[in-house]
Amino acid sequence: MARTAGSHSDITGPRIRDAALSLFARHGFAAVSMRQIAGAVGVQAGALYNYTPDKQSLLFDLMQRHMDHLLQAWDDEPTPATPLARLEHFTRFHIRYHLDKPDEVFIAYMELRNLSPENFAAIETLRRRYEDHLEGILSQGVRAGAFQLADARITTMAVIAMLTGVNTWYRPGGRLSADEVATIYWDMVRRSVGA
Amino acid sequence: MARTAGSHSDITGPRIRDAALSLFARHGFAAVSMRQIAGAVGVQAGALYNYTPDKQSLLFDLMQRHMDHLLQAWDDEPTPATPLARLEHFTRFHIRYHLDKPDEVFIAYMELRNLSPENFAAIETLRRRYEDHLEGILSQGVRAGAFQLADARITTMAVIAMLTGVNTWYRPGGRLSADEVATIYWDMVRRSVGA
DNA sequence: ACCCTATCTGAACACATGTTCAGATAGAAG
DNA sequence: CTTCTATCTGAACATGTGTTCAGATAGGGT
Repeated sequence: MARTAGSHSDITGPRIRDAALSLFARHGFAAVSMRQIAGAVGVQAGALYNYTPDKQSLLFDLMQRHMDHLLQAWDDEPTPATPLARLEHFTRFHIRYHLDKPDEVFIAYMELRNLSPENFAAIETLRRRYEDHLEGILSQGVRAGAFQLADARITTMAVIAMLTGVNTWYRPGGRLSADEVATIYWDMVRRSVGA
Repeated sequence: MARTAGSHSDITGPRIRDAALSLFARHGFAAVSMRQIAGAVGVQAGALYNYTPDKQSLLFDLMQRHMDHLLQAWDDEPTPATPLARLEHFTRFHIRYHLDKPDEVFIAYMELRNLSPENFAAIETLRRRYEDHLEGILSQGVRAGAFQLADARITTMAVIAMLTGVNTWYRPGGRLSADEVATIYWDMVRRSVGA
């Protein structure tokens, strides 16, 4: 073992992100040292600086990749015809995607305060863009008479909080499958928007 | 100023907790040093150890006080007659209480991973006790035929996540008052449990 | 007026932190 | 086989960390 030098840029880069992701998720950004990340990759701490200018940029990179990937994944989804079908599609997509990437989701919600103001603003913009997809579905549904709700923006925040909350308790191999959970949540979402 | 010694145990203690609470909420437990907390109180770092055996116990103390106070506050609330009225009461209580203590709530949700296993288990027990109050209301309502829902436990988690989510976006002085927000959320909760 | 003791200071301890960089090294290119 | 350069090591830097403790100090009790 102990590959000590050579060209591994395209291998070490992802491995650093993977290690940082899992360590940040488990212990928190501030509680994880660059030496711990390096140790998980099997490299010295100095080597990390071939891949990130500093620790904060590493965190930002992880968050930005997550948000970009999430937005891209949603863009790649089909668009059902009716507001009701669109809302169901969003609900199931959100739960499936978030259960698939618990570490990314955890970090993106918990480590915002460790971002510099500019980096924070950038992530918030992406998050807002994602929320707006749901708000758009709700607004369309209200105009079409399919939904009855007091405030599209507040309903958006409430629904997303409810759906993302699945990550706090769901564990694979538990009493219910991810699909069964999604069906139960869809039932609640559907009723809460007055459909 | 610069009181340098003397008997201030009953004044310094709360001031340390207040400073720690606000600093932990703003920057995170791991990112805040004992010297920062001491500085906010106007005291040297060593003096903190007259009030806590170590940093971790300080965090645990804050969390435990929060959960104890929350459970006590709910116990002090009246118990309406019907399941529907009880659920509305819980919804409004939860939002009001959580909007009143944003720092405590934030820490209790975000800093769990910085607790030792025993301390974590203790807080989780208290949290579960609080959740069980809501689950009890839902189960009673189902038995009484007032609610229609697939799974009382999952509905409990969904409702609590939705309600607690208010803290992520609500700011005093915004578009809506806390009472108006609570009314909108109560509408969603009521419909999502099939009442 | 005096002492007593709870409270706080200030310095020290051993170790961890993020980051830098000269020099070693290994794989690719010729 | 030689050269080149991207990649990594290992040590160093300045600063910060939680925690301890002998000694100073101030307010309360007598």
